[in-house]
Amino acid sequence: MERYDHQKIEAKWAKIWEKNKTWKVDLAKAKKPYYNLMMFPYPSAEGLHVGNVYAFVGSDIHGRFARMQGNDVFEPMGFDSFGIHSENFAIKQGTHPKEQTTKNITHFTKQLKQLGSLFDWEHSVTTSEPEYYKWTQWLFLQLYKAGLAHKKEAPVEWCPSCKTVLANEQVIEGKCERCSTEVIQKELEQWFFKITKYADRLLKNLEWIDWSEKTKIAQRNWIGRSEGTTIKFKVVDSKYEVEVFTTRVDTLYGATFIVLAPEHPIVDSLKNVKEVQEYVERAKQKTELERKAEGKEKTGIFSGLYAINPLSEEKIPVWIADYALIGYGTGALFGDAHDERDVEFARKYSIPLKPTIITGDKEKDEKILKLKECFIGYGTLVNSGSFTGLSSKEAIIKVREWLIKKGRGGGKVTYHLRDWLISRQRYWGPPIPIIYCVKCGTIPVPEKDLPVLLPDVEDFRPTGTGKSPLASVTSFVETTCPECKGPAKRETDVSDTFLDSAWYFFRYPSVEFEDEPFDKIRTKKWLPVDMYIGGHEHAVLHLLYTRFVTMALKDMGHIEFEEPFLKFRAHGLITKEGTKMSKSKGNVVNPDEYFKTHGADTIRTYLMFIGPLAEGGDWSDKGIVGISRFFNRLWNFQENFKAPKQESNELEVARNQTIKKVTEDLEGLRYNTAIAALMEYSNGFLKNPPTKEQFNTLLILLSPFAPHLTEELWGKLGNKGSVHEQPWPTYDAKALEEKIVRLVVQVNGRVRDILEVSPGIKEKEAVALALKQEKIKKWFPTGKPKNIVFVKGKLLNLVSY
RNA sequence: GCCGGGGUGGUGGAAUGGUAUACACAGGGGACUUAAAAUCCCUGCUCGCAAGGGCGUGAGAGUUCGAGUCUCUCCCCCGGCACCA
Repeated sequence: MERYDHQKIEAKWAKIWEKNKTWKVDLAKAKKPYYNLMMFPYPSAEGLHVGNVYAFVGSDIHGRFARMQGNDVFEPMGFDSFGIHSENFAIKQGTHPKEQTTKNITHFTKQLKQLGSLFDWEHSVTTSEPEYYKWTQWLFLQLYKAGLAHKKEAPVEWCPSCKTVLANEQVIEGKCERCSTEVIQKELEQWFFKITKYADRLLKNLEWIDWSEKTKIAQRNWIGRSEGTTIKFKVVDSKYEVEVFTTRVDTLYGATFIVLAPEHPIVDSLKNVKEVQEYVERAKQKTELERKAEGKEKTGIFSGLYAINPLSEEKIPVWIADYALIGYGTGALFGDAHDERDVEFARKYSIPLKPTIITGDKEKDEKILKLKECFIGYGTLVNSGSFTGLSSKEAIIKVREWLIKKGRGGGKVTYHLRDWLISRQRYWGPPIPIIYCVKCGTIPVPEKDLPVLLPDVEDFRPTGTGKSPLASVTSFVETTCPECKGPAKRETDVSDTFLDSAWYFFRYPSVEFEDEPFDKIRTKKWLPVDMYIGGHEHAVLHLLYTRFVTMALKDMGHIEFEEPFLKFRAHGLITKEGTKMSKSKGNVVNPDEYFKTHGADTIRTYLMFIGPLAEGGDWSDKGIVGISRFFNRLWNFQENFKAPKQESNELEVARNQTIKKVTEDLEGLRYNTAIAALMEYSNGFLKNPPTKEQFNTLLILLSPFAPHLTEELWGKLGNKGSVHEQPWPTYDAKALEEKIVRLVVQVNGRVRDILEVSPGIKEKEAVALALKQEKIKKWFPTGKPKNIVFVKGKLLNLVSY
């Protein structure tokens, strides 16, 4: 008897599949295109992480399932090789990123091929290759031409360690997404994409795209739409007006002060006031975390200005404080007694407060009016002139109407979402294709001149001067103006990695087209993506950017759809002993070892068995042996296989039930229970030897999980062709019905007996039969239950009260 | 603070309002074996020789013939966002 030698079998099939290009899809001729996408990895030097394996296998199983259901599945893989992550590693190692990346990709590719996935290696992309980033630059130019890319000076987040600016989405709790260093605010001129222009559409489409609910919620919160009112306050003895934003205009009558963000334009006119200047400088230099740490202790300074409350006509002071944020609303707010932050600020600087909202609860209202309690809910207006007596909700409408009529304000919608800052003062990225000419100004690089090649330089380290290392490469910087042919300089920043990954799936099906980023016909056939599986950590990064880019491409007429992924499912996290794997904790599971000791099929199946794909789970070295045993058992079954003289009906029912269960579970990505069902079915082989057909069903259903093993066993059982070319089995609804069922008999809701009966047994018969049983009879001295609940073929509950 | 997701054996986890703990892992017991490995069988706790009871899904209440599942109150854990006016 031969033993199950996973190394031999997996190597054998990997070779055959690669040679025959088994997973190649004819992208031009495919009849039922199905684009199965997974988030491509950045090729780290450590190689494939078990988290990558989890995601890719989860996605591959879906692809294989779709393939067996008759789809032409396109499942590409590539490398997100540009960016700070790759570059930082190269800096640490002292190698050039280009060299390091090439090395890493070679290693990754080798590992990925071991997984036994459907990857079409002829349609791969590497974002750091000029053939790819040429089109990333092209994309920048399209956005520029559409007026969606612009350079502006703005307060931005700066990572002192990565020495570059960051997008808002890349600042996590005041720290750099990549290196966890506290970011600081700087005022710099940078390139932005106007993603905010799409805020409403990004929000609206969430209603219909089929995505994991939690990812949609995260995007909704991030976009953070809020409707409110703007109010223009006249500044006393000045030509200025201050426009403030509020969602609670019902409290306007009680506005007793105004707060401006330190970056507010009016503050600039006060620069001659020494104290103001000092405060503003100090505020700007604080890191975000410092601002937050001080959050409990608000700071501010009186500007010396007064404004007129248009409703109460009172003269109120204008303050400057960093709890007002320049990027939100109008960068200015009014303070009143119904906002905890305002109350705190007013108390600290002894600014008077006037409560204007009460609840109707006498005791509570007394506290509110005496400023012993800060009420922030909706209520009824008091001390509000002609608006007194209105409810908050009515007042919000009425006061706004009044302001509009008087020309003192209007409705406004504001968002938490900010424009996408895409400049990076780094080396390892696509140079932003812009030229600055003294005479002609800002000129985009003509498309025919793309790519703007990233020059090879020796010192690629970030400078920290606010300029990219490219700025010191004279041969790169000095150029001629495409318009006037006079001397000009290139933009020296590179673009954000997230721009590379915002469109990679457009390129996959069109890699052979050298003159365009994505072929029209190809794209129409394959996009949008049918299923996208990836990490939820990209909810407000990649997954938001890519939706914006797709919408913009549609508006520019390049494509006909505006949502890139019809279906997106977030997978969970694989932990070790309950904690996130990380190098510093030394608890990283290296898949290489397990490829050797257990094989790809076992790793694949084990990872999927740990828990539902959406939830992830905990890796355990002990747990994996369960799958090894399962596969050994199957192998030995085959070795000893002998068709029985008579087919077992019990096993045939189980076969149909298993097909149903596994099919439904695969549709819902509940791989863990699908595997359990397959184990259960195969355990039945011990009791009832399977026919070849029954064994084959198991192999077909298991093949997405264990492609090598099932292929081998398929052949060994004497079947022709490949298990992977078999159609997905269907079940016979009639065959699901068992001839004898176990009827649970309860007394007062507690199980007292189980009867084996025919599934069609009638209530009357069942009751009679049950009452004959000693176990049941003794509960009914009178012989008659007071109430009977009967669930056909399943349960009988006899009630004695 | 706000928004999500959870809390079930020693562990990972199963359960359209209908046998709680499927499927595995570990531990314990048994079978096979000269022995070990491998394999197969039993194994929630508790009372009982057994038959048969009782207790068990974070806590408490409720609805129901019947609740892990539905409703309310509370506690705890994980993830995200957060001075957003």
